[in-house]
Amino acid sequence: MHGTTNLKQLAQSLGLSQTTVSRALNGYPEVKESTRKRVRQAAQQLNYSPNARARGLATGRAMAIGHVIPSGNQHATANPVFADFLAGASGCYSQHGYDVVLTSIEDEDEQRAYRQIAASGRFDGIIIQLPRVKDSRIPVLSAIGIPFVVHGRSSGTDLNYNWVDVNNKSSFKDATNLLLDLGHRRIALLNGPESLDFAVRRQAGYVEALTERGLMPDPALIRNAEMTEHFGHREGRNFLQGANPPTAFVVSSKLTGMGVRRALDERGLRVGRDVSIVTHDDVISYLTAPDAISQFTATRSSVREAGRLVAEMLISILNEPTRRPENVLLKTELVIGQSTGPCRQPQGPAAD
Amino acid sequence: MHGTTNLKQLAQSLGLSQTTVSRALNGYPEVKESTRKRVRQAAQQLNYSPNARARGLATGRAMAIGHVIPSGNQHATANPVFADFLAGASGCYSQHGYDVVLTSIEDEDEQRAYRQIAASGRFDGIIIQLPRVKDSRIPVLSAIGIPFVVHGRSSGTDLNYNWVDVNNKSSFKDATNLLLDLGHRRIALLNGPESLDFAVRRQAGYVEALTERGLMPDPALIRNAEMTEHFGHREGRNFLQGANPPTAFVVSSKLTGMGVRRALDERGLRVGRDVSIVTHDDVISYLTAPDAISQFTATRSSVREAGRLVAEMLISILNEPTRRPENVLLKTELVIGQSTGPCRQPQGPAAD
DNA sequence: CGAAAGATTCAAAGCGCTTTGAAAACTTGC
DNA sequence: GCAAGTTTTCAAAGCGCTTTGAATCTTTCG
Repeated sequence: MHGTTNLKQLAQSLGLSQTTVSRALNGYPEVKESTRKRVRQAAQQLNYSPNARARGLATGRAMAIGHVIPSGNQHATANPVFADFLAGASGCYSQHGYDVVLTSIEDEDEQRAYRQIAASGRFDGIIIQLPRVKDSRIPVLSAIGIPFVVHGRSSGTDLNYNWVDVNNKSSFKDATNLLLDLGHRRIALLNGPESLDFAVRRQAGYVEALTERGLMPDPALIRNAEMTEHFGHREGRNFLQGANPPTAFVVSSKLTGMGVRRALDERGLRVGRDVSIVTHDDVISYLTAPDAISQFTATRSSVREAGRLVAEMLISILNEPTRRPENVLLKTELVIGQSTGPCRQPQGPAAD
Repeated sequence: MHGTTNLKQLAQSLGLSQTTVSRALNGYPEVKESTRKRVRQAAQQLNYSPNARARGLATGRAMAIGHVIPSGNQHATANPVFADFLAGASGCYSQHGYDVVLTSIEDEDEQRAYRQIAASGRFDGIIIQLPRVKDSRIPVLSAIGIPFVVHGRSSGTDLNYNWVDVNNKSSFKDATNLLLDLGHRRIALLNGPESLDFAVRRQAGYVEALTERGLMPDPALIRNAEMTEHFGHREGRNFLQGANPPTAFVVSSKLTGMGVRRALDERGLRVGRDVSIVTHDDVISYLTAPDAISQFTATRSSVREAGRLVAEMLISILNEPTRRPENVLLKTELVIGQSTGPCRQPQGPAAD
């Protein structure tokens, strides 16, 4: 039924032992060149290709990387940022012959679930995304001893682990400072879910910029939620309808920024003139155009690139398990686009 | 080093045979209930969990589904539509204990690559996305005999295969008719890459609506490209800057529709009043709000739901390999939103 | 030419699990 | 009390590959 040839059959048909055939195909030196050629040819002819499971069992390597999604966070898969990250990572994986496995785990007994994953031997290493503050996964995985790399960092752990992150705090400080320099004083922050570490760092940067100028951050100007377009639209509208609306927004994702823009459009306000927006731009391929002048003023850092780096880091760990944990901090670039301009509103009494 | 307990050790520690322990854990009836309990407890205690590779080798099932991405189409991974589709599918997979494996293949020798995948035994079945017209993968996979389900259809094949698709043609016909009913005559079509089957069908629907009213479709009004925001913005601008611009757009993706909207905003045109837009809406979770009135008039169909259906179909095939190929045609819903309105431009001389 | 060295090849064990066919341990029924 | 039947357990084979340690075949050289 299955036209699948296995090693035994291939060896038999060649009149050689499995050992020799296996070695011939895997490039071992102790096999005569002429034999190797003959074996290769026969393999081609008989459409032989090795069974990955059996090989994995024998070698102890799965040639697969796990991207583990906590089941409570299933929707994260749908995040376009996730998609771009994955695109970056999988390019690197496939170059090295690794597959990417998406698997979701029940978060009831996280520790147990991760142990299970490790024992199952399905993955050689795993990637952790969207770390929370004091993320429990980091100590758990460290204890288990399975190689892992975190996209982002987790504050409040003094463990030394592998991560690739962006300078969230300083880039949001820069963004806020830019707006302050333009004369804005009431600046709203539309941020990701507050349990996530990056959101905490971003808020810290925003707060620091304000306080350094002697301004009290107003909690009423801060919103946290999943960074959808809807979130930007809804909160943008809420803010603009309210009394004493902000004159500028710092926004954690481009999609959310687009929502804010839509809310402005609906009220006939012009972005960059009436209200300013600075957004974080992950350079999502379906979202960020290669335009000369960018639509949004933004702190820019390619999440696809981050994916590539994470993947590379993991693979080099797999190849050299004794190396010490490595950290990469990517710097965002502050790109001036069309969404920022000087504050035109009269300054509130609280300012300066 | 690895705290990994295996079956042998577990059996030994219990003073039982591997057979019994294996059966106890896998719920076979021929094991005494008291024994089963004892085994379960010990397994828990020793943190035993079976090695997936070994089990796969023994059972012949990988408990994994492959989503194969042709390397020439790597960027498809980054498509938010892909992400949502995957989110829908993986929910179903994880319920049934399957993993999702993303793997990319060189498209030089497609046939060979797919045979290899089949032989490798890494997947129990695979999912095909973004089929082209007369897509070669369909006959190849049919010949190999590995279970697969296509998201979409491929025109020009009379093979009978499993697919889940949306009624692209009729829904784009409806969309176009809606605009025609509103008095629009110059209607642009911003469509996906023309090699893709769904784009062909959508164009067919658009053309059919026009010709049924005696209108000649104008090739100059049709554009094909990757459905990014940028594409919508660029072409929207180009059209509006040109002579005799269209008064309405039919657009293949919401993101592209948002690009068109931006182009209109820049020219001070109001969507729905000055220019109408009907878009296809895949109900991407990060993009489509649960608003009462939708931003765009759209042909709506949840791609996440499609993902779920594809996954379910594949799994039921795996459980019952002899069943005949199944087809599911999802119907889009035409949702009237804020982006359409009567044509206000003077009718061109060619009209009516 | 024959021993030593080097180049090739091989048989068999092992990776950790499932599953077959047989054995052991209990129950019945007469 | 024992044959027949039922329940429970087991030893061993096998999934398809890699890898170890030994065997065979060639070559080299005194």
